[in-house]
Amino acid sequence: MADPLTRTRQARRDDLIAATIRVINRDGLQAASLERIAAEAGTSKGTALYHFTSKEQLYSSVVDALFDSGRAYMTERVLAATATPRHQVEAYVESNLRFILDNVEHVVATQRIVQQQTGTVQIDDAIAPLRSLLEAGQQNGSFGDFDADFMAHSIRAVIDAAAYYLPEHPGLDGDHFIAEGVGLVLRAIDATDRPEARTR
Amino acid sequence: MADPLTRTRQARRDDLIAATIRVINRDGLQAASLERIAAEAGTSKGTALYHFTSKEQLYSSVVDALFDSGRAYMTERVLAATATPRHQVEAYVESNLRFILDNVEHVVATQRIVQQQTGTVQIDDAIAPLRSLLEAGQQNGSFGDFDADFMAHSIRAVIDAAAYYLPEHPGLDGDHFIAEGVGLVLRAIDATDRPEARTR
Amino acid sequence: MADPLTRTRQARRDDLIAATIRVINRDGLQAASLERIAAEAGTSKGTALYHFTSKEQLYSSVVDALFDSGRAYMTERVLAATATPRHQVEAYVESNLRFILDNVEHVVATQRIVQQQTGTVQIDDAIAPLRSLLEAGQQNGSFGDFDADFMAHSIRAVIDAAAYYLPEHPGLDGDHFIAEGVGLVLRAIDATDRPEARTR
Amino acid sequence: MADPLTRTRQARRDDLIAATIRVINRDGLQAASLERIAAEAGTSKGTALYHFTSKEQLYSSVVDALFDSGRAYMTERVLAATATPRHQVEAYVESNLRFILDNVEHVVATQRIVQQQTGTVQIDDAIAPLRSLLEAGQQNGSFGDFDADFMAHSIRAVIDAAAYYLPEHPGLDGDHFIAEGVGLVLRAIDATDRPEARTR
DNA sequence: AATGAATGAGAGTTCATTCAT
DNA sequence: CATGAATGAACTCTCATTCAT
Repeated sequence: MADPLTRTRQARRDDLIAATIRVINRDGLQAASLERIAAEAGTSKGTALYHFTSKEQLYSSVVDALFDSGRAYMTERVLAATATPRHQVEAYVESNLRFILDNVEHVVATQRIVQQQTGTVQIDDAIAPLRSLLEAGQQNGSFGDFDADFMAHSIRAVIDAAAYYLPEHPGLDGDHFIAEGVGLVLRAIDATDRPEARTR
Repeated sequence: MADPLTRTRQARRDDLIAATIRVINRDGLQAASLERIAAEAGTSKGTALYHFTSKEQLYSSVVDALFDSGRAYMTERVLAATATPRHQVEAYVESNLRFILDNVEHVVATQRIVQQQTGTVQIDDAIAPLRSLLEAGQQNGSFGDFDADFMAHSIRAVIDAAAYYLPEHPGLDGDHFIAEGVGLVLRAIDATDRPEARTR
Repeated sequence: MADPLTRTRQARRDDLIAATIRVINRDGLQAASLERIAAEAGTSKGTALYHFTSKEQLYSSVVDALFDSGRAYMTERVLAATATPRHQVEAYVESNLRFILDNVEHVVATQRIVQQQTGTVQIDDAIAPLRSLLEAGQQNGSFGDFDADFMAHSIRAVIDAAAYYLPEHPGLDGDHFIAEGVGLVLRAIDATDRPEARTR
Repeated sequence: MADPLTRTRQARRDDLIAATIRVINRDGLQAASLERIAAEAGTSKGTALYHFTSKEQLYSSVVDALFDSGRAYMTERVLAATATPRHQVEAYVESNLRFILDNVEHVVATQRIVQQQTGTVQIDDAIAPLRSLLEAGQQNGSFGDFDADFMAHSIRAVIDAAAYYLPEHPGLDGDHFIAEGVGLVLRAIDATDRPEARTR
């Protein structure tokens, strides 16, 4: 009653979302026609549009599904971190990279979809909280004197690039990968001339 | 004979390349049909294909034109730098960012084109030289103990993201922008000789 | 047994017919998809086809429902008229216009449906009785010397056009509207016994 | 130079317009898909859209072509008539019916197209001039005391219905047909009790 | 050297209809 | 009785490409 989506309906939607992710990763965004996606999901174009109204809505669902689970995953971990900006940034980067590690294909598909859209609108939503953390650390004295907005964009660039990095390095150790990303970011933001800022 | 391209021919090609860049930046890659590009160049679809054989070749020309001038610009400056890895990386990042600053639209158009293509083939060409510099610096002892391949990808991600950053920040001071990018990279790679830097 | 249609069944059919009329009037014939009609009736496409087998049959029901009640309404009034052709034509036009006045939406929907169908088959059914009345009046000497078939079509055209006229003139007085229509027709058919009437 | 349309282009456009008219008359509006129209014109869907941008524009061209020539034809004849409202209305109806007689298929196709469109917008354009003539004749005293707006709509209904009447009566004599239509209208509008109004 | 014209493959979308439940 | 789900045929439209001139 509280759930407007039938079990079957939700299942088909999930099938189609998964198929979309698979096709985009395997064949590229350009080759991801509704017909191909539907075939990958073992159904027809008509059925796909019965469940999603439009291709755009299917893509939105792919994106939203990722953002919803990603936000939940990261928020939990960032809030669990000791409430210093440095620990929070560390938790932010680490949880984001681990989430990517666990959802590479979904992340890559989402990035391809979002890139295609002209407006980089929602990216700003991703920038703001990170920039806040950085500014807090600067007022705190634990971070260096960088341009927080530029830094936030750069950190996001490093994290997002990691999704493309993974499929090209199949045997890569996940923890190593995460440690490298976290280390890079922390070195880039840490106050360099105040060693006491670093010891907790 | 040494010049297979008539002057007119080359001029038309340049017109079309410039038009392509303009259309992609203004209307997005998806809207960049041959017809629209040709209209922007003040000519017709037929003529565009007379000069370029295929749309793919037109796009390749856009990409190649950027890579050729970019490579020339950067190589000169990296070679002019003092022959320490650190100075060279600094010159690499600085010259790349300055080149982007001077050619934003061309860079953005190129990135959109390359992103669309499934194979991230030529990216590896851009990674190799940078990774070499980083490895040299590590053997040198002037850089920290990071994964050079991952770092090379991350530095490229930061630089490439800068091209998207610029159009969104119109009043931005170019030298500030470059200094921020260079600073970020140098902090990320420098030997810290302070092992306690990582809290984890 | 004498009543093959359950009361519920008949009620649902009426609901759907009413919904069809509403949708066609509000959104136009082209927008009248089964889905929209079903939604308007508060049910589903599947149910609509359960009650009507095909969309064509639903449309036929809309048309038939109108023709049945219209025929009943008019026949009664024509038969009640004094049995002169002139009084009968007058009763025909008047009752038809009054019926339209009382059932504008249903009439408009029906016309849209019938127009769409290639064959103007049933229109002839509507022409024949009117033509008979006209011919009777001509033999009678009370009508002029016009082409009865053409006149019958023209009178029907005037009456049918009235249905479209009404929605565009919301405040219109019904009796005035009917009087105008009746007057027009009577003047057109009456024996003029003034041969100079035509200047040509 | 003054003509933006090539001879070939105009020829193809005319072919397609003619094909559209033929298909609508033969198979009905619903069956008039772009593919069928193109096939009828001996070309392909792609070519049809190369010349017309959209199906809607093709239809508009069909409609406009008729209105342009019809307006020219009728205006000439109405202006040539003696400048009494009665002669002008007579010329209006006669020229319109003769135009229909000479262009039945084009007229029918146009009516089907216009009917399909929800808004009966341009119909009002057709009503206004006729209503003006009628009002002039009423002030003049040569016409009876009818509702001029309603009468204008009714006359148009009679004329428009004539287009559908013709194909159903193949052997019909044109002049008889026109005389019937003109006679009907004149009887409907003439002042009945002032015989002097009729003699010039 | 240039281009108007033509084309066909493929895209997303709509919709009446079938069917299992 | 009712309907959610599925489907396939048909539709309009876009676009890179070919070709005659």
